[in-house]
Amino acid sequence: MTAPVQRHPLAAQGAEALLARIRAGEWGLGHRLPGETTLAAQLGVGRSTVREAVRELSGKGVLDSRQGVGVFVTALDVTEDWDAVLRRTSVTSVLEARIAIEVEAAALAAERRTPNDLRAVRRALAGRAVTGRSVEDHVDADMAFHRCVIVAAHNDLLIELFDSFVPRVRTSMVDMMRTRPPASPEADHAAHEALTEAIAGRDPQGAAELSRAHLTGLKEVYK
Amino acid sequence: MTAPVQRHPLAAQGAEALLARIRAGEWGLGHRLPGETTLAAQLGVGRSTVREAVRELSGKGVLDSRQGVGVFVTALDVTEDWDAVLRRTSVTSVLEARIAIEVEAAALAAERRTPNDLRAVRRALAGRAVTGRSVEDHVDADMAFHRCVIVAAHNDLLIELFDSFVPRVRTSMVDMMRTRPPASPEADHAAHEALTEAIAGRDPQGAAELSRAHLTGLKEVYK
DNA sequence: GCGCGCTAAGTCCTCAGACAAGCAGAGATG
DNA sequence: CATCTCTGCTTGTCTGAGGACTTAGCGCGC
Repeated sequence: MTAPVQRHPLAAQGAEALLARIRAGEWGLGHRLPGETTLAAQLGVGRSTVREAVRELSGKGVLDSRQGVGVFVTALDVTEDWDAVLRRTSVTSVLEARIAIEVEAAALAAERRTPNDLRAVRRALAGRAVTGRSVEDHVDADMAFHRCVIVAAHNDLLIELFDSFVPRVRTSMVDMMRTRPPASPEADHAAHEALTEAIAGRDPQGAAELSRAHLTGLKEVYK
Repeated sequence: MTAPVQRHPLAAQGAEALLARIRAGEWGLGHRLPGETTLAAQLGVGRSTVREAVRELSGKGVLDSRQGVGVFVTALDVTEDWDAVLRRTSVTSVLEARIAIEVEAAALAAERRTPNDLRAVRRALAGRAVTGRSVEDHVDADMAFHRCVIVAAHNDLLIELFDSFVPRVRTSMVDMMRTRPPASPEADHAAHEALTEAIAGRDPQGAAELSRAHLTGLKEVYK
């Protein structure tokens, strides 16, 4: 384990320490942790810091604190969060997953889109056409467009899958746009426009092919 | 809004309030939240309470605070509990998501499978051919087969996506097999055999089509 | 003009202390 | 035995004080 580039605040370190001790079996499922003051002394930090550490694990669903009683272990393990998975997967893996979801969603969107959906997609398309902005803003606008397409597919599970990992690769995509921007912004936008029109024209196969072509192109850049 | 049975501490209420405002779009992805003192005044609580609320959302992966800079939104939405999502989505939605993931994975598997992968797939195929077992065992064997195909695609993210929701619909699939069993078990098994052979023969397009045909057939049953 | 270091302001981070609120068990009381 | 009260321990909240870090702006020398 290499030293992290980013120095963790004491509260985050405390959360990691507590999680490690829980994983090691020091406190089993449903067991009570020592009091905040005790933990503070053990960890060598102030009580407020301990409280923040507990609160962080509470947000992860590992701990639950009840006033007047104590802090209890509610889960032995954190469901491996997406950040950890994404940190060790490659950009191409992410793009392949996007292909899987977005190509199917594009076809479904072409079949099921309502006039309202179409309006939203077109608005997002116009949003990502704006030039002269920061790279971050452009990436956000692009992701908003792709999300609109998936929303138009009317399948909650696909939306959930998209939301569960794509927003987390935002920084990677920003880097990607910064280091290897599209050869031709005009062609890039034309591809999105064509996808929009395929959805507007209720052409599932065309929408799927256009979506696949676009994402495969992105993937090629990284080969 | 009914009063919750459990009274929430102010910090938890604050976290909910912040999350609601994020969901409402008050602060977009990557945007900065107001300072602690400002938020404390807005929410009518002390600074430490705000800090705990932020820390809780930080544990959930929604916020990220950087010393000397501010608190930033890192995700627009908490990935809702899969159980909750799946409880209100239809079987067809699940099958559509499976189509998205498995069709793409089948094609990739045909390209990338190693001899070891192929052995695993064939073993799983033999496993699901066994007759005269309980419905549960058959469903488990079937899911194991489909998972082997995805493993052969060599993309951790796709495996993670599959694992994150497909095992949770096990009971639904058991019900499905019980109430509407496949018209012809032989044809069902032949379809899986054909998929295996397409992967063995390194035929991405064929594997994709066979996978799609199989899952679409399942979806039709529920129309 | 250009690059450099320095300063200042704003932000989060940590601590200590104080008091309030809630819970559980020991002991008193009937 | 049933019930009440009191006491000690726990978490919940607030305040004030520094400390550490980042960014932006300024002046200076080149």
